[in-house]
Amino acid sequence: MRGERMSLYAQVIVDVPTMQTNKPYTYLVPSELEEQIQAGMRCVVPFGKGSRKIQGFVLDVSNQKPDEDFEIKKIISLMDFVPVLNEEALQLADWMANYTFSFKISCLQTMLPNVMRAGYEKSIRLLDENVEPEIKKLFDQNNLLAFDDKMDAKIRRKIYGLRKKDKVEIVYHVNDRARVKETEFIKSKITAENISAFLNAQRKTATKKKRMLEKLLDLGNDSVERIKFQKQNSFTSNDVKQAENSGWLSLVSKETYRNPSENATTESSSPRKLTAEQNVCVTRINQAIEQEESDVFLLQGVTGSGKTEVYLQTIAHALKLSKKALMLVPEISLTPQMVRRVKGRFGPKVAMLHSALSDGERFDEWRRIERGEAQVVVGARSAVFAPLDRIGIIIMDEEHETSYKQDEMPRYNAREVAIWRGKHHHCPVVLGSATPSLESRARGQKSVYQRLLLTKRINGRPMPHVELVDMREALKSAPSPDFSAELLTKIKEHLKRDEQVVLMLNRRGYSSFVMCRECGFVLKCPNCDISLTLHMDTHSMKCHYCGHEESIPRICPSCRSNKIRYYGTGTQKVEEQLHELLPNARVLRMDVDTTRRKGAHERLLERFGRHEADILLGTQMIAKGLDFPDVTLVGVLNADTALGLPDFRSSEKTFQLLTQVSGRAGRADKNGEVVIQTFNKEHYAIQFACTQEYERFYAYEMQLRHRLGYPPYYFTIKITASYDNEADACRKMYEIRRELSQVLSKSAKILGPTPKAIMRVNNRYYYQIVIEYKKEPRLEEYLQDLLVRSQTDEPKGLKLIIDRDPISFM
DNA sequence: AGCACGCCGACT
DNA sequence: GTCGGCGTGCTC
Repeated sequence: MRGERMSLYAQVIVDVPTMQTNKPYTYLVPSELEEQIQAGMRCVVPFGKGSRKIQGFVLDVSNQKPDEDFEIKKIISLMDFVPVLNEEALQLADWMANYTFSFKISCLQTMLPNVMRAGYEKSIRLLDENVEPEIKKLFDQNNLLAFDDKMDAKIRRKIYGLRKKDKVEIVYHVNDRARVKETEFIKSKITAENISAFLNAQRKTATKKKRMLEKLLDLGNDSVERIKFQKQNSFTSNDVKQAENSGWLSLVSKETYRNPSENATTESSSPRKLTAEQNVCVTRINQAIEQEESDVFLLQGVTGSGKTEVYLQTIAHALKLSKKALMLVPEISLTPQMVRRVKGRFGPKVAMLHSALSDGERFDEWRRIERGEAQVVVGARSAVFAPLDRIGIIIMDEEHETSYKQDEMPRYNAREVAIWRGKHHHCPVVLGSATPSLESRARGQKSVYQRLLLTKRINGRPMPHVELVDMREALKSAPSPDFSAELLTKIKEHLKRDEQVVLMLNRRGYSSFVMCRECGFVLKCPNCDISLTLHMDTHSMKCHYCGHEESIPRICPSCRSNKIRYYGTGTQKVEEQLHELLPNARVLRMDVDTTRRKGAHERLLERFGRHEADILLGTQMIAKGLDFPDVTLVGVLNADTALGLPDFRSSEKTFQLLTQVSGRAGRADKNGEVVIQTFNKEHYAIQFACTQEYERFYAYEMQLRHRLGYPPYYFTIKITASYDNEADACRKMYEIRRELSQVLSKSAKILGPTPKAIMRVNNRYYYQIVIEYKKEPRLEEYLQDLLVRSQTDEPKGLKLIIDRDPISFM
């Protein structure tokens, strides 16, 4: 057949900010792009009546003309030369969108580094210059004006008026912020032959130029970074520019990676000798790597039992089989210590993805991985999407950590994504923890996961001795409201021996709230249903939900009395008490307030590690992953704060936290001691944490969960609706409840609608429903539909959240 | 977001 | 009868 040219059609997921579907749109591939276009590329397409330019992802390319009859528009351009997402990523996005009830477009975006996500820019072009001079002067010489949300409302209204009269048009731009870093290099043109000619042409006093010629001669054939060359020889950039003009050198730009760990010291570390228990684990996992089995292992090992060494040696095994490895750790444990240990073992093969990286650095690490230049990827939650091929093993440390679940769309849990990828790559997934989540432990029970145990600490040290202090008793004779006599004595003892102490407090701020003793008035946030927290460092009252800040009242705003008092406890207040009780002790305070700035967290820990302080006082963040040999005493000031919360996981969280923080005591050659102060001495979570009996806690908690119909016995989905007024939020949820009762079988439970524990946050009102079920074939379809439908109410102020396997019911 | 379609009230 | 209000729905 002659001249029978087949047209190419692309299935594209479009990124329209206000309207999202999981349905791909069909676009015609213009002939000049037919050669280049591939699934996984980003493109710019016209959309809607105004054919404004938006970003899209190409899912598929084929000759198949769609059956239905609609206008088919042409792809405008491709944003990539090679696909940014491979076949695996596209499949994963499919699964994720369905599983997490989110839009495919947000799943695709989530897999890419920030800089590759589309930014839309609007600008206005003046078409008719015959307008008010006041308006005309806003436009630049190209008759363009940037159009963003910062624009003055009055001007905005005028612009809209002009647009109606066709005097201006709105131009859309799809931006790709991904930039490859270019570095300038110097290539010398000076040789032993030509240098004398140049030298002779200079005046006698031109010492700098002569020096330049000599340095350039020294370079020979090597090229050198311009910045380095200038710095080392104290030339200015102008000197180099002049030399270039004289034809002494040429400047070449080369693509380089931003190197975030350039100045990090890494000493190489070699594999450590394994204990018998570790050896069993490593052997089993290595076998699975070799046989390409997608088993999930639950590596349950007490603190200090050497889980990390098991990870490192199994990774090494995967590398030996020329496979790659993915290792996930909670953000908080991505400390320099940890980075050093992994980099020390695998050197330049490692790519790190953590939140301290700038967008550019993250993009560069991503490209290194994508090009196959890194074989080991270590990172927090989103690193689970690292574009690795040939994965031989996936490791998730501290698998019970709730930070693996993203708390915005798409609400994925990195653990589930890791297991999905394990299946896709036919490789084992290792979930490690001292205190596994009940879900994972239960799957281990049913042999869905293979359990691996590390019951002994590596150097044979006993577990730290844990003492419970009943604060109801202790307060009668306590030296201060937050310190029992027992704890204070212990602190003094350990400090006397020049050892370090870690104190954990379950709350931040100075004192949790301010109350009037005369009338009982409590100062509350004007935007949220929560009392304000006192912060002594800034001398203000802050809301921990919306950030509202106001000054500390001297007289009660309600009854005008001056009997206003502080109640509760916070890290700042405890710090002051410590200074009074132990004036000579050096205290480091670590909480959200002192670690807000980038790297502050690491710097504080390093200072403590160098023994620049005796006591580290902090909130929960100090429970994770820090490992200091001189810490021999851990004190928990208030073990119970989480227990009072109306949440089915509060016992589990409390147990995990106490076990973890206890593990911080006495890791090296010194015995550790732990003192836990509590008002609920008899509570099982506290009792079992005290004796470090995970298995007994697990058994007890499972009974409770079974009786109450909670996970892991039931699946749960939480639906939350919020509006700027309570009535609408409430009404929407009753409507959803009505629909749900049509869809669900008798065996499913619908809890609610109820207002959230903190119903109003930032002047939005939240209502929620929790569904508990075993098998509901129609539920998924209903929720997908609800997700799409609810968009129509978004302009009216609705925000709807569907959260599968919610972390909490609060 | 932006445009068309459509159903109700006020109007030349 | 007709013009135009905006509520509703759709965008390959």
